[in-house]
Amino acid sequence: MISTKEVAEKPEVGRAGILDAAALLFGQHGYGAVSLRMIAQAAGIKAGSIYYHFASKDAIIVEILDVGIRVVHNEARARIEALPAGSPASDVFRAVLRGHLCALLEHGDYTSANVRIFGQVPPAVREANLPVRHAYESFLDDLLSGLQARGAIRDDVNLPRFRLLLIGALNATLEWFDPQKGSAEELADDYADTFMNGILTQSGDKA
Amino acid sequence: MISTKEVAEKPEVGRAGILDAAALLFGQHGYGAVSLRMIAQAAGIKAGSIYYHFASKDAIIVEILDVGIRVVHNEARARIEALPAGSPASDVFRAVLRGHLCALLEHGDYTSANVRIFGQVPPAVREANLPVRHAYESFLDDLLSGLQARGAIRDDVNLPRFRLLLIGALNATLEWFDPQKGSAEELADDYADTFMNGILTQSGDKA
DNA sequence: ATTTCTACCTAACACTTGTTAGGTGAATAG
DNA sequence: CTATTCACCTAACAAGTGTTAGGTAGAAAT
Repeated sequence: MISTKEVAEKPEVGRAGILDAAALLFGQHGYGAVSLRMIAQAAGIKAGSIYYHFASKDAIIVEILDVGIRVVHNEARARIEALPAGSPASDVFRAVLRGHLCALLEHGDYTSANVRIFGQVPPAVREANLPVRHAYESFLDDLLSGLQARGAIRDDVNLPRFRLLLIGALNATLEWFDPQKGSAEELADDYADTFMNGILTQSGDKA
Repeated sequence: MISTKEVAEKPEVGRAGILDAAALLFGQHGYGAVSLRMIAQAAGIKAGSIYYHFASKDAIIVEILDVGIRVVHNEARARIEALPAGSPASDVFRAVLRGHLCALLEHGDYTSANVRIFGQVPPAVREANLPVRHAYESFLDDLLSGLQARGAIRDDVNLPRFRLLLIGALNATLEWFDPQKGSAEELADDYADTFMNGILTQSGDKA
């Protein structure tokens, strides 16, 4: 009686539903262990129907891997841009870590999947993900070398290597992070302090 | 003519050969993507023969996961014990990182496998690995709190959390490490410096 | 009113999966 | 010389794999 388009008559799973279900499963069990029938059941449809939206199983992960990177990239960039102009270097650094960790740990099925399965995916799929991946890496490299040029980061810090160290440490958190023991933002700030100041006492070390 | 035991008549693959092949494959492709037939072929035998040495596929990974941890644990402990008594805290810290990274990156099929597949293995298998895992974690915790008690590590450093940060960063190296671009020991020293001194210039930060 | 399009379904295909039962040749033990 | 043990093999099992062809109910377009 209302209109030609009744509300929620059929949920209509669609591309998005399939991707959501697949991202969650891939992140939990790994690439090879997840079948199309598992994805279909989680999404509420049948296996064959997936081929209406995707050409193959690989086409699904390609897309998941891409949005996984983009989610962190966007969040990190948003936090940097929200900063007052001329903010101190420590605030800039903290903002990236917050962006990366919040995206990863709080609404990150796609990013979790990326971190966990990138290493086990067929080479062709991995290569398809490289452009988006390099874009985020460049973003971080530019930001870090900006800080170094400002004189905030020591000149003897090998930036490309530090970026790898940083991303590795951040991504590893999803293996143990528990939101009930503290927020992602608090964790980010703690990590930022450790990276910026180190763990040694000022004096260096004693015998 | 020589003896009843000719040399290398039949190579005799055995348990060790199966485990070696499986560790390599699991590390490369993930848990669910590796079949018993792949393992058998890599080891030079047929799939059914695996069941002479192992009760199931899960029994294989349980063993791989365990030795994966033990290899790093042993190497790290060996490096610490080789240190002169009363060595400075920075030397102790460097020694652990060297042990962990060398074991992981240079002869680490088992450790690589552990790092890559621990998160995707059936719960029962994961639980079987926990004791060995906790033993290594305790080893690191004891070592770090020893350094903190000595006054070398600042009191405001949250040690359990730092240990997670440390292991995460170290394990992540196997995703990009290339021995042709520098040794594992050099990498370990670089990481140790970063962790101990931080990345900021002494003064703190400028506006 | 008929056609077209959408978003699914069913049923099957050739193949791979972990696993098991039973067999084989060579080495060793009695 | 026989018996046993070792370390493997073959062949098969039911179940699950990615993928495809063809069908269907309902909405939208003509």
